[in-house]
Amino acid sequence: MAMEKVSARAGICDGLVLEEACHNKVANPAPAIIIVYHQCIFPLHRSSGRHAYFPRFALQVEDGRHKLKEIDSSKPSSPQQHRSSLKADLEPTKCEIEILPIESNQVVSPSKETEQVDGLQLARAEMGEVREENERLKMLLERIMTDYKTLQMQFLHMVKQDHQKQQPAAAANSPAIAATSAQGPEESSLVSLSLGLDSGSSSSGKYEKEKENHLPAPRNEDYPHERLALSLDCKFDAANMSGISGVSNLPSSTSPELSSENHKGEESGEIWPPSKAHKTSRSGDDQVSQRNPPKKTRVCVRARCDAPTMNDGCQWRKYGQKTAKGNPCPRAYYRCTVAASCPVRKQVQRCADDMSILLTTYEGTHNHPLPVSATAMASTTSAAASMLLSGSSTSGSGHHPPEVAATANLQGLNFYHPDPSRSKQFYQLPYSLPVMSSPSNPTITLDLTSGAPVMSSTSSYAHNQLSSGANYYNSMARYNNSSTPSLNFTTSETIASQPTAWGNGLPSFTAAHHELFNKSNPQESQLLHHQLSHSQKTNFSNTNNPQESSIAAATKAITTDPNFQSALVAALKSIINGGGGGGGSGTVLTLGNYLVGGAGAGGDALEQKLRWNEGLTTSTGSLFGQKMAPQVNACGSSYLNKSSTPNSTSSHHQPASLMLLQSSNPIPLPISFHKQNGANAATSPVDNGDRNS
DNA sequence: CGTATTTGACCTGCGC
DNA sequence: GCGCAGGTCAAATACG
Repeated sequence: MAMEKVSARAGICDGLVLEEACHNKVANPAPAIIIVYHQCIFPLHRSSGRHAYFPRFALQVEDGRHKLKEIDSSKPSSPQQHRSSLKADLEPTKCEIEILPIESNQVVSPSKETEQVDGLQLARAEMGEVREENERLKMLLERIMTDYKTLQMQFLHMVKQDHQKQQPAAAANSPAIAATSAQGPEESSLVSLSLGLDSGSSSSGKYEKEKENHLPAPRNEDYPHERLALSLDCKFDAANMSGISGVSNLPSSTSPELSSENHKGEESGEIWPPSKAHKTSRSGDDQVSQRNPPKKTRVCVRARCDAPTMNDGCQWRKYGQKTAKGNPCPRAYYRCTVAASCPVRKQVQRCADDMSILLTTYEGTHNHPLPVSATAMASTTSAAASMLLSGSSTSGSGHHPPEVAATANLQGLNFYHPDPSRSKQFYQLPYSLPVMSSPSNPTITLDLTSGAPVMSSTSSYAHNQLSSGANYYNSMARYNNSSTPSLNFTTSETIASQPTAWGNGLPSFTAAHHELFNKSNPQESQLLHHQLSHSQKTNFSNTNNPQESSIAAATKAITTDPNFQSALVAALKSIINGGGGGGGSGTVLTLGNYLVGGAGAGGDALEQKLRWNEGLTTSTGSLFGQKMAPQVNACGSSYLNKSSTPNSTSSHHQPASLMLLQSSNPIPLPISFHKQNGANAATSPVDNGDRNS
């Protein structure tokens, strides 16, 4: 006699299980006896941990008919014993199905036994009801999704109309873009630049999340105006937005450790594990993972700052200070206090080589809405960390020619990695970096000091390669000032009271734009590529720059660089938020001919502004927020003044560079992005003047 | 008095 | 196993 066992781990041994098993056998003409056992812990066996089985009933199936046979379950026995007894009671069968024990905690109480015997018929009806309910829910879900997408479209349309109203004159000043955009709705692009924390990793899901963030939402008490997502996305046809993939290749706009932390920590409510947690977790085999948590990616920001800390807009509480080896300056430990459960911490330490340089290492990802003023650094570090991860996963780039290596510089944020194991990655600089980092934690350094006077050097990358004796800082400065396009962060306090411009960066941005488009829609990408190529030619010819070929090569390198978006995201967001060191901003963002902002999808959305009228939140009650903010501003100005001039003077010879001028005006000003006609349309007196000359 | 910072002690990981 | 260094805690202290 063949014995067929059916694992019915599905649980309760009710009519559903029986029916399913029965139907399975009905399909099979062979008769069967279905024996159902309920598992429970028999007292005699409890000490040994063995289970006893109480057979509940048997179901005989033959010729499509089945009948239940109750079994005396008063005497526990093994399944084999009951099977043998059943064989004696039942008609000989050709096949048996044994539904094996269910979970002990699912043992049906004796009061339900009778009900279960009769439940076979009830279960059929219930199953039918469940199926109907399931269908209803599916229909409801589809309806909700449809409505949701409709609302998304309506919202985009409203945004578009609003921007068109705000920028009619500006749109008229952009005939080139008008012609470009008028070619069809497909070419009309929307770069949704949303700031903050939340950014999904999946494409469509991410987009939906962002749209949710755009929609009115209950305001955060602490930051009532801020409900921002940290992402850079590019949309095309609003009607098809549901199918648009998120552009950013960031694994998440949050720090990469979010990938691990969020899944392993934040999802489960786990935050930065305190030592107490370690204490309590030392016993127990299931805590091994906690004792060996995944290495957290860190982002170290180098910036010139005289204040004890950089004003990155967030609220921090100092919880420790330690003098680290090799650096006489103590290292201060801060944790984010915006939210009690926020796992983000940072370390602040002066650079041993240059006391004016502040090394701020961020670790973790905020799990709360960020102040607008804090999104700059958060997004920057997130992008850098994402770059670190993406670079980690981008292998095979070990033998970059110089122009490709320069592409890293194109990304402008001077990402580099101190880990020797990553020495072949494109963002790696051939210098040992005196960054403070634990060797166990991958750390990417974001150098914001490259605008120093040494920037006046015009040495090329190759020259940099030969400058082995240069210190790290100067090397970075020259590196950033190579003849290749660069994305420079510069800020000038001299233009603090005016909306400053971000200009002359068409090729860089178009490359970025191209990259974005490539990620979204190949067809549109082709069209845009053609347009951008034309625009680039126009700009190059206007500027008569002899480095056109190299720039074009660099641009090409950018478009093939999957990590460029990360840098671009960081750059844009840092600019938008007025800079962590500046405290406030009135920034006009101009990216060549193209708008960056909440543009609509229509072809007439030529020049639009995305405004955040909220005042920048001032850090309060924090170490640097309350006490050090003035110093930070002073610090920022000193640093930024140093950096702005050389950058501005050098960049105007580099039509491919993406010039960033940032106001450090502490007075909150609306942040506007607007499209301007041509790379020379920058409104910055400094920038404009240089290029006009 | 509440909150933030300081600072010594403690814990943990890592290298030898 | 031991020592070192990094990191964190928490009581003490400072500050508004």
